[in-house]
Amino acid sequence: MKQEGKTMNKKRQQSEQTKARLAEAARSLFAQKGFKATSIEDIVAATGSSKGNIYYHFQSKEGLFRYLLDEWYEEWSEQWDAKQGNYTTVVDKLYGLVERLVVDDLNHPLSKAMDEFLSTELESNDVQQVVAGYMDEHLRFNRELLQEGMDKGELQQGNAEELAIILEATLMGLAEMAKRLPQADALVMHRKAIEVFLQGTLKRD
Amino acid sequence: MKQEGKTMNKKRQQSEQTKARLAEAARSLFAQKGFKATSIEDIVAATGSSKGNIYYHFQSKEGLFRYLLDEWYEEWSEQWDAKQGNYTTVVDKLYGLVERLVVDDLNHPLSKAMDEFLSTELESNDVQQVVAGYMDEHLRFNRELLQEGMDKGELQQGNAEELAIILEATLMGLAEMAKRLPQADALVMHRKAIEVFLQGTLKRD
DNA sequence: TATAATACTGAATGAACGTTCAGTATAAAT
DNA sequence: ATTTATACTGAACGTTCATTCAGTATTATA
Repeated sequence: MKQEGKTMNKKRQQSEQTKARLAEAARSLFAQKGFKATSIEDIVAATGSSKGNIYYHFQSKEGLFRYLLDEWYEEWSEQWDAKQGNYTTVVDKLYGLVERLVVDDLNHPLSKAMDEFLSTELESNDVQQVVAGYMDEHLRFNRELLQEGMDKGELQQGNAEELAIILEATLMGLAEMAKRLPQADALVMHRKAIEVFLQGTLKRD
Repeated sequence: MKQEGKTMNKKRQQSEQTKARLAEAARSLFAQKGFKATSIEDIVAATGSSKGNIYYHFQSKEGLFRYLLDEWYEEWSEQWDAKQGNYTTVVDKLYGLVERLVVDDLNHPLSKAMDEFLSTELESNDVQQVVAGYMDEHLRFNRELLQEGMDKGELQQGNAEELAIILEATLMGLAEMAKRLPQADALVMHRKAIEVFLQGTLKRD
């Protein structure tokens, strides 16, 4: 038998369904229990599949988790691109950004599991590079946005790179804080933070 | 034999020395390898003591780590109180605060291990409460500082509570970022962040 | 010196868990 | 109908690791 690329329909279809079913159960479990606390056995119990089958579809527990993160990122990018056109001024974009962060990211089921995964499971892995990649993208986005604001005359001229870092830090920290605050306040705090970022707190005379 | 409170000198002294030796080795190992990656066996190997002895002096691995965190906190408080008198204006205090954060906390050996510990080992524990306690203290400190600034007329009147959260978030996020940035820039970025917190970024006319 | 409390030892326990692999079932190709 | 690639099973493996405990050593008390 030769490899036929895409056909052999029925089997491949079932296989993909199975993979999706495994991924879905895993996502749910990782979201509930976290990465480490979710065992392969848990996924077996939730799906009725077998251990071996999980390792057939994914290379390892980490591979499975990475697969879920990739799925998330794709979905995230789509949503981002969709909302891009709605804002004109940089100030609007900043407020739009934090809204998106609170609504989409903060409540995402994998959010906590990812934090845990990154803070424990990275040693010899390339995960650190992945994080750095995400962060670079964020910083690049922030920098371009702030530069746009400076060019348009909305913002003061300044070091866009440094400000991008400060903005990213504020948003990261805020996301962390928001986990421990009453849910309803998260968006308010994020908006307020943008306000401070724009206006400052110093008294003017 | 009855309990004699504090006497029975020689034995108690040796015991406390042993405990300190165990704690010191553990601190070093946790700092190097992290919480999970440091095994009791590692501490045994580093001290020449026995497993049982560690459990004699500390209740558990977690108990040992908590002991180290408590030590850290005491030392931290002392240093804080010592530096308090040097600043007069709130602006100075804010810059003094970030300096202290970068110099003392950011490079503290247990800093990473604590992050890891908090993000994984908290489930049925009271650790979450401990964190909340630390954070409450930070927020209270920030709030009082900002309120002082408002009262003195240095800062705009506003919601000190919200601003305290935003300041804390910024500093938390910045600490996180600083781990991935060239070391030398950490302090610069922190100072710049305070500048933005005070001045904002918006163009004025 | 006898006794009792404290300090310490380290082999044994036991549970958790990711991963492997020899083998079976199913569907596709010849 | 036969062969072959793909999909799946689950018992077994191997390792790691925190924790326990029965026993020994050391020092303080009576």
